[in-house]
Amino acid sequence: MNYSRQRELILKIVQSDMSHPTVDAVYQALRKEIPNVSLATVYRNLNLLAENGDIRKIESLDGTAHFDFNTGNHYHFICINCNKVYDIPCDVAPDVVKKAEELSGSHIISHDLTFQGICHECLKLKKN
Amino acid sequence: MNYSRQRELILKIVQSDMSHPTVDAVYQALRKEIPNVSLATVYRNLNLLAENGDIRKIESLDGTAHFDFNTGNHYHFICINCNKVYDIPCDVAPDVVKKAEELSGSHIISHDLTFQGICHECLKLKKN
DNA sequence: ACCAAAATCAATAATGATTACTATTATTGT
DNA sequence: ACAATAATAGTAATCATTATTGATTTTGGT
Repeated sequence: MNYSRQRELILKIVQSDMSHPTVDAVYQALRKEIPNVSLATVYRNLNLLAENGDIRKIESLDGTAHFDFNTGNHYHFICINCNKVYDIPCDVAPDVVKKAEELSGSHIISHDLTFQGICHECLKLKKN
Repeated sequence: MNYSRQRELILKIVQSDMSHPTVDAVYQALRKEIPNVSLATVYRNLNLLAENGDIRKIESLDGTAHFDFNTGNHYHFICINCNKVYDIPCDVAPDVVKKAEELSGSHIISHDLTFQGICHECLKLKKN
């Protein structure tokens, strides 16, 4: 992995962006370095990097994918007002996989916990 | 709400289907009663019924929406082998909203917890 | 019962995100 | 350096969903 200039840059862009960027945000950032890069390249490499475990893919409710350099176990909060994505630590739901496996009899490979609501920034603005 | 034949049938179809049907599955079922029904009608009414709280919309990872007649608080497990959707009771993650609100300072309106893995049916088949 | 206003419909076009395809270019092992 | 392999740019195609439009149905008031 990671032997093309495009792929290396895409990984670096995601890893230096705390804002859980969308495909298009990565594309716009990459175009500053490689102006004629193809959008298909961005899609292909983001998905490859996610499959490879270098980054994580987040599916949000509006039907667009976001990408997260933090591959550790944690959850997300998406503000329905400003669309920003925040991290939520995994200890809000301790032992959730073990409990779900016991109840369902299944083998759980992954899970996603996503909250929607109004973030504290937007709450402040609404009070004014 | 619910004064058109189409809308009533759509609600009935979802309410009598335990399998968390997709838009297309509802469309196919509805066509048996109203052969010339429009797909747009199914989309519009499923979304209206979900907004109204009569049914619940589930966004799955493959980019298609599923609909659930059970509007009570519960979670979902999706088998990556057979794509079936199973229910998981909400007590796998007690107080998760309260904890997440405290940690994030936000106002949480909704949350989704979805597990992916191999269901117990497919596990049985693989052992043979 | 009648009629105007509002809601809903069918049919289809448009949209937006994503994936597939193809010919070309870059990278790798020998 | 050279052949084999992989990745790319550019573009077309796909798929789920939403918007549009003009016709039809339902509703609420008289």
